Amino acid sequence: MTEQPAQTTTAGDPATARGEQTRQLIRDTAMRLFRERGYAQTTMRAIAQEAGVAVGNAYYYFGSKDHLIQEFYAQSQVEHRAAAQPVLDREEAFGPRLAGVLHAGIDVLTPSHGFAATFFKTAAEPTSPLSPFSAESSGPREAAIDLFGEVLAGSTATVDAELRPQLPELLWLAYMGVILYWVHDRSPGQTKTRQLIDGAVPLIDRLVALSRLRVLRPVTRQVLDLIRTLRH
Amino acid sequence: MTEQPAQTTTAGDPATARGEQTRQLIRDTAMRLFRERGYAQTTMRAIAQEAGVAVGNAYYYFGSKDHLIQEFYAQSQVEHRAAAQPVLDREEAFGPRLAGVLHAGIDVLTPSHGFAATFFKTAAEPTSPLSPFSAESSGPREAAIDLFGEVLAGSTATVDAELRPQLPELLWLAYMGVILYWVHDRSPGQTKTRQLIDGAVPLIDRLVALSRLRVLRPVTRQVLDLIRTLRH
DNA sequence: ATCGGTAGTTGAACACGTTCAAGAAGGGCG
DNA sequence: CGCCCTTCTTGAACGTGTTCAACTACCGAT
Repeated sequence: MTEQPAQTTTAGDPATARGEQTRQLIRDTAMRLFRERGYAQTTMRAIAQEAGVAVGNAYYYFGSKDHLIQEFYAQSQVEHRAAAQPVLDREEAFGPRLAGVLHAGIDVLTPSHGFAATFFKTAAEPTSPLSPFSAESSGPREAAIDLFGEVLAGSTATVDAELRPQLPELLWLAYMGVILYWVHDRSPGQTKTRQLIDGAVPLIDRLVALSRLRVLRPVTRQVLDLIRTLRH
Repeated sequence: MTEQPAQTTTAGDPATARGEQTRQLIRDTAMRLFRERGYAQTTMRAIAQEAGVAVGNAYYYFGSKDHLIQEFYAQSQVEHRAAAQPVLDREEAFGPRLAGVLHAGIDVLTPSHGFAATFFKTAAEPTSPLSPFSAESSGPREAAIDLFGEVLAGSTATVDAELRPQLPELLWLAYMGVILYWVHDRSPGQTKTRQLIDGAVPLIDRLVALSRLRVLRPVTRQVLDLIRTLRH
């Protein structure tokens, strides 16, 4: 949560442009206010004032208020990856690995449930750069898909050869579904989302195992063909 | 598309309050401008001006710009129901009935794809009254679920006794998934969405049929239990 | 040291959704 | 006819996200 350079761990990074400091200041201030007041209640003027810069300056670094959310995405993704590491180290079976990684994702998001819910709507807009399917989000998205690739690769599970290459993206899609449910989840502590994970993972596990059965091959093939058709 | 009283077909309806005429004028003007210019590009001032009323007057009838969308929902639902009728009359098998009704839904929405996509984001916000899961949307939602109930009831399909009561809502949920895909579908004429329907319906059909098999009973039960848990 | 150009910064101004105090219109009742 | 109360209507005003022309700070080249 505290600032922590992601890539180069050298103290000063002279490679970056002058305004990098200002950029981070604005970003951190915005994140803090979002958490404190919620997204809609945080005005660009308030962010600028708290950060001690002019309104226009925030727009120099972030094209819009929505673009500040993308920072939140990227940050969450990094935290998710870190929180998933112990699970990937510890678990070997596919089911527990998947469940652990999904729970880790919700763990990371939980402190932000209040305000995350209000802006996830922007992510749902297809034309928005914030959509998890958009080109602008391809970085975090691919990182997330890779994470589910690790869930699979490190596991002892035996998967249908045709399904295997598609599975990481499908698992990511399932994770998006979990998040969609989580956003709407008003149960205290979002316990229902936890139940969803614990209930759905065994089903997915069983489904993946069944995909290898000779009798179900046609169905597996049919599903995969459909998915390939629908992807562009 | 042209104005057409839905319920009472008597000429004058004196039962309604004085401003009903104004309400419809504003509503129709808004729908027209939404289609012509898109949602974001249509300002409340423009709606008011085109309708020949003051801005505040629009807010007397519709709590917000978003609330005008709900009118669009309701209208679309009615049109969907009407478009589905021939299918329900014609088809007897479950698969064709379901496919026909899903296609009918997309048929109705297709002319609005351009602007519908831009406002479906509002529907994704959990706190919004526009969410298909919200209390305010319960009317159209239940009407839609009923429609899928008819798909099932009128069909020759034999369904697992435990699954049957849950199935209409599950089919509606699948329909929401189709719409979510449709919103993001940028293929010309949204042909991919048509492929999704044609590809997914046989799978659903087969899945429903399989649910009766003794071997799969535990899985069916497991899925239904999970769903019951997650519903509130 | 001076110049020139890029990067960074400013805040007033704009258009929008929304609110609200004020008023107009209508109709029932004496 | 005059009164009152509800329903309806108005448009100026507010706060918001966003833009942009002007300005400043910095740095390499002359």
